Amino acid sequence: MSLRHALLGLLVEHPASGYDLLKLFEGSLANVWPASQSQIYTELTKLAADELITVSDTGPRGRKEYALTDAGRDELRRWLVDGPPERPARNPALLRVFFLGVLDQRQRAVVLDEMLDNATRDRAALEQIRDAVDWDDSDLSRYGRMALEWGLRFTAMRRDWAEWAAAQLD
Amino acid sequence: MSLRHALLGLLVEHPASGYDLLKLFEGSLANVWPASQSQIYTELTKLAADELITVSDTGPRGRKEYALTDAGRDELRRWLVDGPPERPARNPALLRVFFLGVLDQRQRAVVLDEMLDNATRDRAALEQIRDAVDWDDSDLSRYGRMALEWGLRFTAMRRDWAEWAAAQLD
DNA sequence: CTTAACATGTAATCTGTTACATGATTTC
DNA sequence: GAAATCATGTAACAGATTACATGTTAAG
Repeated sequence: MSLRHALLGLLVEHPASGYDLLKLFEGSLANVWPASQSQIYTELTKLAADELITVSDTGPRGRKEYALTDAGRDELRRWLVDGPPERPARNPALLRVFFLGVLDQRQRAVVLDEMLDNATRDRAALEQIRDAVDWDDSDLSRYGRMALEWGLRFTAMRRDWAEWAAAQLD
Repeated sequence: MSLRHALLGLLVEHPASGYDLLKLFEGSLANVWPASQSQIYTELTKLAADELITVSDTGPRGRKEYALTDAGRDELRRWLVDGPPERPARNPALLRVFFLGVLDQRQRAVVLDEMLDNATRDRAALEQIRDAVDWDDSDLSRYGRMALEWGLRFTAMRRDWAEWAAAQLD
């Protein structure tokens, strides 16, 4: 149930509408916590019902701007400090590696090559974000950059592994 | 819907019961694709209904042994070759990093330190698997070791990042 | 005037988690 | 004979995905 917390976290700096938040999820946050439009609107309604956020303003076209309440900020802090112990994430790509034996040698190489391409493409996308974003000295900027560095290292690791694995095939 | 394919993949080498498969999921596969008992039994029933597997034998205590059908093997191959494009996975740990700004400096350090611990612990668990498993030259052994190497590199990367990030805090 | 962007919401379906529920066999 | 392990199954609920459904305003 971390979508709640992602939304609370984004509302820390300033109020925003569901639409604004959707755009943030389509942007840099897509790499960390993808969420769909329907999910966001549904969760915002629940958060408001739980009084962790409130409608702080309404604009044209039925726009509703939400702001964090004190209870919401507390809940965010609580989650940050004693969030759930991470359990290992599902990894569809690695699952494929496990069963590579049922393919022939040529197809195996194709699968690993795709993984290399994915890693390379993902890395390029992150580098593009790194270069395009106007980083300031706000908290989100500071820690967003830290998260980005994680991504850069992760994609590099995937690339290096895919190269190593392809070499292992021979 | 990769649980299906994980089950199909495990049945490639030899038939197995739901209980056998459950044990495999609790073992090495837990790091790649965690699945619960109820999920496995439910999915096996569906796979049998779809004729991708069949009940090949029955034993004491209602034991049912499943074997892969030709259609099942085909489906596995299909998935391996043109499996779904990986979309970025959710990353609860990184989500926390994003919002580190709402905590005070001491708590931030605690969060990063926990991430370092997690990475170190996960790495130790994988090293233990590497040393304990009796690796042979079967396909599952060969490609399982490849997947394990991925995990070792991943945990090393997480450890290094956590150390770097903690240093950045100052 | 038409298109793109703004803006929100609901419903159906699927996947996964947790808990409940039951019973047989082996081992100590 | 008690406990551990083997062995399967269902139900309730939570979370996520996809599709449907609707309407406004700004810009060209």
